[in-house]
Amino acid sequence: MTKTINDLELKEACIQAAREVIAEQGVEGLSMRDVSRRLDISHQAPYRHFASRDHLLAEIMRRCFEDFAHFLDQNANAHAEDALRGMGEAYMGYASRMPLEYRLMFGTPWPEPAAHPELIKHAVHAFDVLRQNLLKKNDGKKHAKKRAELEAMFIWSALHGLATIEQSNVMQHLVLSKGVQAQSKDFMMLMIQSALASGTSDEFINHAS
Amino acid sequence: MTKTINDLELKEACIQAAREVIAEQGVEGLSMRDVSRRLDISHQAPYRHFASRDHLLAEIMRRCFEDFAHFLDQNANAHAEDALRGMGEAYMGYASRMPLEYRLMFGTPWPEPAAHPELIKHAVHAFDVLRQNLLKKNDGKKHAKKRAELEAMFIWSALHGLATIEQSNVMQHLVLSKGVQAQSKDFMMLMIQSALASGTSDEFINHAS
DNA sequence: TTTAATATGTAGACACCGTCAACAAATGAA
DNA sequence: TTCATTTGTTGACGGTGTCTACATATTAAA
Repeated sequence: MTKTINDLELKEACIQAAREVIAEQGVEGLSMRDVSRRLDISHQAPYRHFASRDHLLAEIMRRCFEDFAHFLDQNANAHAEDALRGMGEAYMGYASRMPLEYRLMFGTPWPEPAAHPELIKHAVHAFDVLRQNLLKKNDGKKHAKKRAELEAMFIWSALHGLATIEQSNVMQHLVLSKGVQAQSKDFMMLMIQSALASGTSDEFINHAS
Repeated sequence: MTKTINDLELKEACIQAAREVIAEQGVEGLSMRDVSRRLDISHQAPYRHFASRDHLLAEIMRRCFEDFAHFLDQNANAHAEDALRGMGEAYMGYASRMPLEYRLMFGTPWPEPAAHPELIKHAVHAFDVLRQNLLKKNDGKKHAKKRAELEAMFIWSALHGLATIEQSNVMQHLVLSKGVQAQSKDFMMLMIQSALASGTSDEFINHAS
């Protein structure tokens, strides 16, 4: 029994050490040997628990997506009166408070999807939180499913785009007017809401089908 | 004189070879030694023209931004009747036709900005094409500059977000309704236009100042 | 034109990296 | 107790970026 416990301990320790490395040096700086060194084990020990560096990375990404989806779920339900707004705030909040995790999930070239089905599953779940919310909002309307998905893609694109741009520090170099950087999130949220409230979705759906 | 020409030739050859590597194996696969091997020169020769791998990468990125800004300029002016729509199409078109270049510009961790001012300059210029266009559109209105910048950030976020998502191949795993993937770009463009046409910008600007 | 300096390319070394293979020790089942 | 499986160690191989030392070629000065 102690065996199993130790297994888990070392495996967990590897993951934790790897996350520390990522936090300190970014994903690119993550090396198996560095992980081993931190845990004072041989450079091959982690390979007993992870087939390759990619597998270790995939496991960490999987957990990030798990946390992320859970976080979105909670916050969407918390602001029940305006779930969508709540989710938008939650999304951007997560991205800015956990920049390394966000970058890991969405800014890192994914490992071979086929080899890491669990990663995909959790990533899709994060999107589904948004999709389900919009589906509920469009309940009863014609082509509600397709409509919800188009709207979800739009919202996700805008949120994800701004989140990535903010993290890349490009805005610093843009010499924007005072307040633009701070207000761009709120402004974008309003623009999204006004686009959703307009009849554009109806028109598009009717025209497309 | 032949010396200078040869210099340029080797420097250019390095850049071209590096772009080939990137095209074949992605940015991560770029190695100085690979470049040298392709040109049949010693593994140290490129270092006479680029201080480091990062400097070579920065030069390539700089050129991509240069091309990109030029491309946006042209296409925005081509569709003079609706410059914004033209730019949106151009932006997404570039991203989907030149995925590696796009990923290089916006998906690669930038090298130390201070060490590569030229990179920043050209990156900012790409944003300015959008900013200037919106400034023209808002000519005469109150707080036209700030307004244009907020709108530019919103549009850029949405375009950039969708472009990145499309390139990441995540959508494949989302199991979307038929047509959603193909139509999400057009749908987004309409949503943006409707958001711009609504009075949201005015309200926000008046309220914020 | 000869000479000195500078620019450019080469060769070797170093410290990293991921990971394969061979081995040792520990654990569990028979 | 024996034997197989799991887990960890050690060493090696080929790859990387880049520092140093050296050789050569080109240019400028004398």
